[in-house]
Amino acid sequence: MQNGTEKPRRGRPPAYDRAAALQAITAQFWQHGLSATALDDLAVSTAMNRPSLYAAFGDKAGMFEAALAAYRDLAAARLAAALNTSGPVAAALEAAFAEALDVYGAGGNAPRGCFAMTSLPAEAGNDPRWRSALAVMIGLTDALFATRLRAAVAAGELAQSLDCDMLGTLLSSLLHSLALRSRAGFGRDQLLALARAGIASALQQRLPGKGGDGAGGEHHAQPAIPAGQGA
Amino acid sequence: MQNGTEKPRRGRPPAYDRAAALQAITAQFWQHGLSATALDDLAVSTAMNRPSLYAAFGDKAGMFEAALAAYRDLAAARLAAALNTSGPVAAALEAAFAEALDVYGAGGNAPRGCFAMTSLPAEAGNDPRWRSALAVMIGLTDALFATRLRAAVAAGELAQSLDCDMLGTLLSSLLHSLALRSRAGFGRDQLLALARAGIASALQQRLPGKGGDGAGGEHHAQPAIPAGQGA
DNA sequence: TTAATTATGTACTGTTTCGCATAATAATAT
DNA sequence: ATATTATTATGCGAAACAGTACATAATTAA
Repeated sequence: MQNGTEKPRRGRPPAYDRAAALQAITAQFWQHGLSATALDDLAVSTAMNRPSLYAAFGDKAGMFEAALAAYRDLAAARLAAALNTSGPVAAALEAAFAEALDVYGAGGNAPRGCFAMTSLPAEAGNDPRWRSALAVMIGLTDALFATRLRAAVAAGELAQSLDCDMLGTLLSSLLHSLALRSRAGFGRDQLLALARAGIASALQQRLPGKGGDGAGGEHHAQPAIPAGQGA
Repeated sequence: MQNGTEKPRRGRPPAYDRAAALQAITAQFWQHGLSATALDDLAVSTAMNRPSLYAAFGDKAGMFEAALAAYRDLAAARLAAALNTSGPVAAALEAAFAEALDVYGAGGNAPRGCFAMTSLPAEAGNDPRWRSALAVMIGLTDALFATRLRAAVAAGELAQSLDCDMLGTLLSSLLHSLALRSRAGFGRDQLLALARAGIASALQQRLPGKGGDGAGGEHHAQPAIPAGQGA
């Protein structure tokens, strides 16, 4: 089960699957953050014992870093894939946001948000390493959006005068807030609507208005705070 | 020195100033987060001993909550004040973002970001109380921006068909990303340029683009990852 | 002065934390 | 078989942790 292509190594074979272990580790850090996750949590959730964990990933920070790197690569790949679907830019952008919201909203009663944006900011003050990781993560999404916009400009879909870097950063910024809002418990529908509004705004399209209903003084776009039981 | 208007209470007077202590507590939680802040850190930074801390704020969670409440109220007041400066909406919005960036960027070599957006997301998975606090914080800024936009619509500055709630949420979202970017070490100039672009986009104005409009000042929008020593 | 009340200073308790040492186990190589 | 190599199991140990007793100090009330 572990890896069919490898020829058997010398000693006792590992009982764990590294990818699966990393997923379990990621889930723990995602939920509790780096500082609030105990090694016992990791040992239990991976069904590994401590020495195996240390042999596989180094120390606690190493486990976190491995989890973060895997998440970063996967998230970037999924985002890029969604952005590169054929069709108009606006649709591609919407697909990208929808894809992200799928990730952020998983976990049901305990919404996850974005692993990086959830866990890194708090730790950025404890270790410059994590601050740097946060910066890299942000720059990554900025670049992905900008690249897609440049493609749209090249395809003649958008005006050539467009500042793709700035607009990409703007869209990426929206993604950050969607991550935080997911973590806070905001509903997917509401967030997708926000994403659409952001896309429209960035592409200088007219906002779709108030959902077709009476245009008068009434407003149902309440700033609606999600479920959370009050203080 | 403590409070001139109070008539002296019964026992030994406190040696600490509650507001000053709360500021020191806030600084600690802001830098390290809730879980990574030890009670010793709080005792040292406030120059209080543990029993006094517990008498004043309850337990560690109580200290965090008190710090958060004070920050929330102060931040909301400052944001509202900046938004309500006389003048065109765009200027008021820019003033609000600039004000926020002042707060986020303080701390020099160890940029702070937004206390709430930095500390709450990680803890939101540990206690529904903090998740709810995060939602409240987000809803608060959403509402502040929306209110200002509605005032602009009422003043005839903006089209009546505008969805102020949605646009307010959009601008608030930009603020969230600015907070994260500050925490990651992005420079103030870059972030202010991003804020201007977001305002222009939200208000359906043409982005200053790569050459022309003298109104906003020119800038090159590099996606530029900040200083951080690479991984 | 004497009692009552409130805050402070020190030290403690029991738990939790991380990382590692030691020994047992399971595979390959000779 | 026997040795070698790598992983797993158990548990240790020193440090850090949150929260609290207990005695001391400073102030008001009587």
